[in-house]
Amino acid sequence: METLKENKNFKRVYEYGYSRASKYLVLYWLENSETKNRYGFSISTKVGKAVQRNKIRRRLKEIIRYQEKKENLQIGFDVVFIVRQRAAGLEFSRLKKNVIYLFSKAGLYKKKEQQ
RNA sequence: UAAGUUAACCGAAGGGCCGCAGUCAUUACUGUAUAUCCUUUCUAAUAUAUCUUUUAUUUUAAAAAAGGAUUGAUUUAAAAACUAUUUUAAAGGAUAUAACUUAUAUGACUGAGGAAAGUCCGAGCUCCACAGGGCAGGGUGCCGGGUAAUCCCCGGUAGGGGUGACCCUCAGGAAAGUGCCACAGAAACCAGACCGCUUUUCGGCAGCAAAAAGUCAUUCCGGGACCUGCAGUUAACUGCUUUAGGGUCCAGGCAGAUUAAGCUUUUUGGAUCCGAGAGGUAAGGGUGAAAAGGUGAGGUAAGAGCUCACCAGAGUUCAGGUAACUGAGCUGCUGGGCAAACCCCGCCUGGAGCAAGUCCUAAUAGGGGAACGUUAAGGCUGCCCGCCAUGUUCCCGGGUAAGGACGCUAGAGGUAUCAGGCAACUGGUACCCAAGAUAGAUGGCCGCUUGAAAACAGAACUCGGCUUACAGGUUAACUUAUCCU
Repeated sequence: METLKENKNFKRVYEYGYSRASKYLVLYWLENSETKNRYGFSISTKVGKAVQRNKIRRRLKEIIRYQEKKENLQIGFDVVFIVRQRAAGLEFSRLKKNVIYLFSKAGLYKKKEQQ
């Protein structure tokens, strides 16, 4: 999985991309010119200390890895997740539901007819 | 058994399926190198002919020969071309080889903490030209030891707390100097006199004392009302008693006694009293965090270490201890706190930090104008000295800040054991190597199994400490209390 690293990439997504939000997460996405999806995670210190934030980031990565493998996400997007303060201490299953909800809301899954 | 004290340690383990990072191994493909062969181009050299066969280029110059033969035909020199062979270099292709290179493939191994945290001390390492001197500044502070070093650790001393095991301490100097001590209180530092106590001087006579004179019935007398037993010092006991004794109140009388007391007046006095002044005093009162050693006795006008005894403190001598300090004797009578106020004394101390810094590759720039100027500005923490290297500053214009490697994890390392030391710690021997990323790797699921899986918390150059956070648990030694033997 490729991640967004530079600040300018994040800024580009925020400025020109689309967004959807849930109670715990905010999703931004924007088409890129590559054949892969790239993901960025933004978790502020309000959410928790280093261990907490690290754990949320790892869980999100795991969820996305699974979704890419099983559910056929559309390809060619830069996707940024912003974690809200409420998400501190959230269980894995609820986090997963949130991500799926946001992906479907954003229309990032391939349609069945196309498959 | 209960309640504690101290020290050390653990911080889940295991299984299955996916996933991440690093290292190593193996290869595929790719690349590279070498060898051989082929093709093309290029360079150079030789030959272009007498021999077996076939063929017999062009130009120029010179010389010779011949009229024979043949379609054609002499020799020499120079130049050119063609062809052939060999050779040089380059490009392409094919094949083969390889301790070569390489993953996104496959496999194996390894992969956060006791605090990784706070960044509070101390070091290593790197750069600042050298890392220099003085002053300033900063740090530190009982004594001895440990260590690379420390504000750390160990042992001891002193003071304080606890029945005790044990714990706590920011623990140099207040007779070097300066300063501060609010409020309260008379007085807060050369101590002090508010009350009190006391000596003395002056005045006074309301009171006091003495004397004299006068006067009076609230004194005496009985009566009434109400309350109560009373007397013999208490008790025992005895006596008396309701017509008594005592007390309170009321109205009346003036017969006696005026001695005494009272009252009035007068005089005198200063031991007493009142007022004022001048001293003495630090015992007592009260204030305060703190009041000039404490208690008792003597002493004194009253007091006071004024004197004595004991206690506390100070100085000094001796003894013990490396030392902090401890113990004993003697002298003399003794005045606080704050140094986390300035300060003094001893010791230590250059700055910045791995985004330190070094190397490689690629790219770009090193242009113009103005002002000042050989002592000015800059660097070496501040100032002075000393040193270094150099024009400096401003404006305009242009460019870059990209990637990779090292630093980077083998170290004041760990584990075991032996020796020295009370201990911290040191030394020897043997064995082991255990994250190293660069937007940053440890995750998810199986509501798996173990009684529950839950705390605080995520490496970023590396160590030694300290501090703070922390669910639950383990071990050892010791203390106190109760019970049993």
